[in-house]
Amino acid sequence: MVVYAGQGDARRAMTLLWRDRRDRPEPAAPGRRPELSVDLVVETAVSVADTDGMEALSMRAVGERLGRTAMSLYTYVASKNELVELMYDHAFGEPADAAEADDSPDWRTATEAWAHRLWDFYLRHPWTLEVSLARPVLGPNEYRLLESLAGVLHGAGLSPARIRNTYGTLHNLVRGQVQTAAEARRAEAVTGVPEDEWWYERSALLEEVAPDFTTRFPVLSAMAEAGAFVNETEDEPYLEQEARETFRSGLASVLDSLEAHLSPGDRGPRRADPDTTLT
Amino acid sequence: MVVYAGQGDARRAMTLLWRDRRDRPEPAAPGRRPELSVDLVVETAVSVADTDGMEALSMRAVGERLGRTAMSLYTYVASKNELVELMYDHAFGEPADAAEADDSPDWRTATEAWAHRLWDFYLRHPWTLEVSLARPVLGPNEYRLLESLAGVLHGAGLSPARIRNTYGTLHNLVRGQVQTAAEARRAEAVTGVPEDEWWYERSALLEEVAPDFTTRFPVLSAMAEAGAFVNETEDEPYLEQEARETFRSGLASVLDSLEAHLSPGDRGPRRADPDTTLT
DNA sequence: CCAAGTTTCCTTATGCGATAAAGTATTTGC
DNA sequence: GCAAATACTTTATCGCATAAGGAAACTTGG
Repeated sequence: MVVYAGQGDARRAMTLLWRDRRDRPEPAAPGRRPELSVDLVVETAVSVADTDGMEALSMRAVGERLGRTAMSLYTYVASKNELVELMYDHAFGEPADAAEADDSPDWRTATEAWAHRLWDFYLRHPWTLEVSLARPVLGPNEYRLLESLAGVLHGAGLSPARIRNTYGTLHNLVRGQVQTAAEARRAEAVTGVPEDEWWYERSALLEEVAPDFTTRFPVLSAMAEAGAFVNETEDEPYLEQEARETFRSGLASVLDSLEAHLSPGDRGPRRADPDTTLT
Repeated sequence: MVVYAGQGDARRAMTLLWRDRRDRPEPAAPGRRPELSVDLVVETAVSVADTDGMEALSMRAVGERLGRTAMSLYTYVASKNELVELMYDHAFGEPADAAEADDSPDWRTATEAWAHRLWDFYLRHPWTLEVSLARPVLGPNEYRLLESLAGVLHGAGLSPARIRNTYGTLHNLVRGQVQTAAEARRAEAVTGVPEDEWWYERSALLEEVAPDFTTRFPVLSAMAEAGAFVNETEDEPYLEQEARETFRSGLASVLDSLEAHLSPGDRGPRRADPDTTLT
C-alpha cells in the first residue's frame, strides 16, 4: 500500500511518537472513561499486521480484535495513516532495545549482529517494509537503532559521511533481500499455493508456451543445465534461501571493504578516516 | 499494493505474455467487432500508472481514458491482476530492447550501462517496483533483460552460480535505491508538499518534541554538526541525490570485486571461474 | 433477408475499504 | 440534578473489483 508518514496533523503524530510513557498521572478528566488506550490499539494493530499482513490491516479488523467498531478507534488515533506511523515506531522498539544491549567485542561482529537483527526483525514484521523511506516516520526507535550503529562505526574510526553511506548500504541490502524472503512466505499464505508447487506449474506452462526457450535464451538455459538455479538444501523455500545467501555474501563484502579501508593492507598502521572527523 | 503474479488462470496469462504479435491474420470472427485490443488496454494502463502511480490505477481510470466503462475491459483481460502482469512485461520491453542493442566494448562498461538503464527504467515506471519478486511475472521481456546481462557476464568468464548471484545483487542494489528516489518524487506529487519543506517542518517539530535530542543521540548530532546530512548540490532533491550516490558507489564496489575475482592481482594471468562452467 | 450464435459493452448490485456526521451513553465538576 | 466533555455506535458517502444479467452489433447458415 505504500504509506507516507506525516500526512495529517504532523504535530499530533510527532507528539504521540515522542511522548514519554512514564508520566501518566491520569488527571481525572471529565467524560466517559476510555476503555482502551493508544498503546493497546497500536499493539493490536501490530499483531493484525504481523499475522495477516498489511493488506489485511483495516480499522474494522483492529476494532474487531478489541470488541469495538472501526470508528471507535478514531478516539485514539486521528487516521489510519497515523496508526501505521505509531505501529512502525512501536515495532522498531524491539531491534532498538537489542542494539543498545549489544556487547559485541569489536565493530565487525557488532555490525554483523546489527544487520542480522534487522533481518530477523523484518521477517517478523514485514509490513514495515511498506512504509515509504521517502517520508520517514522519524520516531525515536528508528533513531535509536541508527544511533547504535553510528556509535559502533564511529568507534571504529569511520568519518560521518562514510557512516551515513554505510548505514544506507547496509539497510538497503537487508531490506531488499528480506523483502523477497518475506513475500515468498506471505505469497504462500495469501494464495494458498506453496512455492515449489507454484514454480513447478509455472515452468511446465513456460515450456508449453515458449517451446523455443532454449534457443531464445541460450545462456540462461546453459546456466539452468549447469544447476545454477538449484539450491543446496531442500527444506527451506528456494527464494528465501537464495535471498539469505545473497544477503550474507553482500554483508561480507561490505564489511570487507570497510575493513580494508580502516587498515589499508601492509602499507601502514591502522589510522582514522581521513574525511571530516567528529569533534 | 504488492501484486502477486499468477493468481488467476495461469495458462491464460502465460499465453498472453508469450503470444507472438506478428501473426494477426484476424480470421473474421463472429460477433461484434472489438473496438479496443489487449495491447491498447495495456498501453493505456501503463500510461495511467506512469503518470498517476500504481495507487491510481483502477479499471475505471483506464476505461475512462479509453472512453469505456471499467467493466468493458474485462473482455480483454481476465482481472486487474492479469492486467498488471501484462503491463509489467510490456514495460520491461524498453530496457530489454536497449540491453540487446548494447555494444559496449567490455563487460564492465556493459554491466555499468545495464545497471544505469535499469535505474532510468524504474524511475520512468516506478509502479513496477510494487510487483512482488516472490511470484515473478515470467514474461519474455524480463528474461531478455536477464539473458543479456548473463551473456555479458558469461563472456567475462563468470560461473553460472556467480552470474546468478551478481544479477541478484545488482538488481537489488538498483531497486532499493531507485525506490527511495522514485518515492521521493511521488510523495511530492501525492501530498503536494515539496521535500525540503517537509524536512524543514519536521525538523522544527522534532526539536520541539524532543528537546533532549542531542543528549539522547550524541553520535548522530555530532554527525549532523559535521555536515554529514548535507548534500553538495541543492538543485536535486536531497533523498534522490543521496540514493543515486549510494547506488553509484555500490555499483562500483560490486564491479570492483568482480574484476578482482576475474584477474586476481599480480598472482597470475586472467583465468576462467573455477566453479562449474558452461558447456 | 432473417434467425441463431457469438462477442462486445453497458447497467446494476454486492461487499469491503476509510472516514465524515450525527446520535447515544457515561463520567466529571458544579 | 445538570452542563460539559468524552467514548462509542449507527448511518451514510464515496471508491474499489468484479459478479450477473441484459442490450447491441456482427458473422454465418439458411
